[in-house]
Amino acid sequence: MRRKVTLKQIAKELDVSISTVSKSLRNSLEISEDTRQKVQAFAKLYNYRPNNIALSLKNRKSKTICIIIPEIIHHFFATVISGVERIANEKGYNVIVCLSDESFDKEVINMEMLANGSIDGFIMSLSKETQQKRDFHHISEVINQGMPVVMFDRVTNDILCDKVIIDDNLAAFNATQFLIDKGFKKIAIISTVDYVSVGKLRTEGYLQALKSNDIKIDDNLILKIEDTDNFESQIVTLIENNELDALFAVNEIFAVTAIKIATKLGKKIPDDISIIGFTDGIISKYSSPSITTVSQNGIKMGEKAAKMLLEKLEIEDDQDDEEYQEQYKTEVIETELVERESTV
Amino acid sequence: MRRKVTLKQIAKELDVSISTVSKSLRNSLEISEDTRQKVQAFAKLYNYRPNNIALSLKNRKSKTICIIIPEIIHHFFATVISGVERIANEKGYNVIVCLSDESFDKEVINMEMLANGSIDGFIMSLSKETQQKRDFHHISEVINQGMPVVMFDRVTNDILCDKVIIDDNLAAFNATQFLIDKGFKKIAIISTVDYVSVGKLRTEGYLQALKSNDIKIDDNLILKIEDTDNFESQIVTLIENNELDALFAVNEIFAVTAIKIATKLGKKIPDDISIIGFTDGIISKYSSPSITTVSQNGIKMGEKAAKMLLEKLEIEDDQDDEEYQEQYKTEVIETELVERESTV
DNA sequence: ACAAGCTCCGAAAACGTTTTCGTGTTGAAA
DNA sequence: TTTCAACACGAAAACGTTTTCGGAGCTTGT
Repeated sequence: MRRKVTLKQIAKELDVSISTVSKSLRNSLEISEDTRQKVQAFAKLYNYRPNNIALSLKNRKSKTICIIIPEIIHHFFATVISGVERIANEKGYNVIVCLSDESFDKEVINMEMLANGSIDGFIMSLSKETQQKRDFHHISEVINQGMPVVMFDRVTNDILCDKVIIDDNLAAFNATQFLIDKGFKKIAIISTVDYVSVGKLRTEGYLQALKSNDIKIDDNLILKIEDTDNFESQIVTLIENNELDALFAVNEIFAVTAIKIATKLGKKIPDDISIIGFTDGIISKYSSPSITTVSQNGIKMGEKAAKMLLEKLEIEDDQDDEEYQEQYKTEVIETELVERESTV
Repeated sequence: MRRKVTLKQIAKELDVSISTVSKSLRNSLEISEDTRQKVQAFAKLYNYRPNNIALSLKNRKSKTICIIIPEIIHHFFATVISGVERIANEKGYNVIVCLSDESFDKEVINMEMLANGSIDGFIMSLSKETQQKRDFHHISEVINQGMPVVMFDRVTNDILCDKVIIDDNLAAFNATQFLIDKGFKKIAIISTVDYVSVGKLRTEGYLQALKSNDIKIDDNLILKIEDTDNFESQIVTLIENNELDALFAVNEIFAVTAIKIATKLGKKIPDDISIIGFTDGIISKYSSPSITTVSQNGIKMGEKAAKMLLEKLEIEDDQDDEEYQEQYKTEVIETELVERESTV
């Protein structure tokens, strides 16, 4: 077990100075061809690699970014990570993944731990609890320290920074309109409670679609689920008590659960009820029937977010002038309705 | 935008030495109550946090571990990450997630990039390509440098290190036996090509179960899929050309695809064909019918792997004596057959 | 009054780099 | 022979910590 070799050891071994070794390895013309070759050969032999931590300290940047997500189990977030990873790796950056588990405290702890030199920037999607508390001081804190932050999917207007989102409102509007165009009137929605930003927006899109088609809004058809652990009974009630034509669910789980429950209650999907979900993940694809859904391209979101963050980092490098005026952008990723078997 | 404050700045501001500041903040008795309070107040005011990179350099450890997985989209790997994260965070460690995308080169690059001080240890599952090439030099390399590695799920005997696996062979045996006990004789298997370690083991378990029940092995019932992009037609052939009683799939995708194809071919699941899958993920749970499956607890695997790695790291801390004899363990995580609707 | 022992603090090394700025040695030009 | 540039290299600072060691100033006991 030989420990990693350092410049100092090479220098000692070859009886030259550390500077000479460093310069030789970077092929500086300051050093004679002769010495350079000798050093390089020796370094290769001992498989020398510069210590990343030392470099980070010296350069005051770690070439590492952090992505904080509420849940890795959600396929959508996994795809975002995958997109971030690809772009980051391309540019020589590493990615630290942190899970907030939908907890405000974990989000804060993670950010505080990493914001002290460990990483160069954040990409994040807010936890439910954070959205509920509306407490974003930990985020403005790091931004104030000059660390770039890009938010995606679950964002907030209370923080000024780059953002990558989809137009949740419009996507929900379009999905609902799609159902209306099929001639359906009694269209239910299974959504989340309003403090989840995307849930709220999607509900609004649904309502707007109904309104602009002069369909009366029936509160019995609007189900807002708080506790994702035990919501089946609410869906049972919704389907049993209303003669639904169609149903719009704001995520995959709600959609597939609705399908299962409806089927069990003797409804045929899509003949009796058409169902549209949100997020084109594993479930929508492999469910029986497969689910018509609003596809939000997680990979693209991740890539875009990473690109925006890295751009900020590179700019910072170039112009160290402090008076640089910040420009924040919000990128909207296109969504698309993927038609499958759960709609007529 | 105020930059992060350092010990040096505080020292200058308060007109004391850096040492005094450092000691004050760590509440050293060497420093007078008076000075300590003054320094601490000032530090708090300016929200001082020690620079992680500097600490890493000094302590020669980063309190960061890396997990390398072939694919984050796979639910199983996502759950493993989640387990690793939990344990690591508990102990104050950060987790870097790297994706090999089943590519040997990406695996090597990732390891080489991070093995130079950035992280303290690896948790990894081999990429397909690595398993195919049987080239593990990058792994033995880091191990030789004294960096602990824990492998999970897709492991190899060619490397000596801690491992966390399930008994793939036994699990497959039991699943097959379960089908045999139902009275089935014509039991097919949809597996992967043999160089994927777990695929091979599961196939062997299937074969052993048949043998020990004196059921003749029919090569037509054994499908080994190489290309996961386009394998549906092979499954169609398998089901069309054989009057199957039952089917054992070595992963979720194969299982759910088989269900869809069989249903389309007019077979009722489970009445005509019973199907068992492997990995208790999202798909198995939400498929219609839901899938009976061998549950390999990813969270538990992740937790176990993280515990083993951190234990090694803590030991290293304590006894710096070089002559410490390495002890490698292989932990086997229990699997369990989760009965659902796809079997009679 | 003087050694001994505290109390409180600072200098400096160390972790592993990169880079700036010398400096000594050559060889050639004057 | 002197002068100067070119060449080859080394010392040292810097990044931000922690920690060891030494020392100045004071109190205490004899």
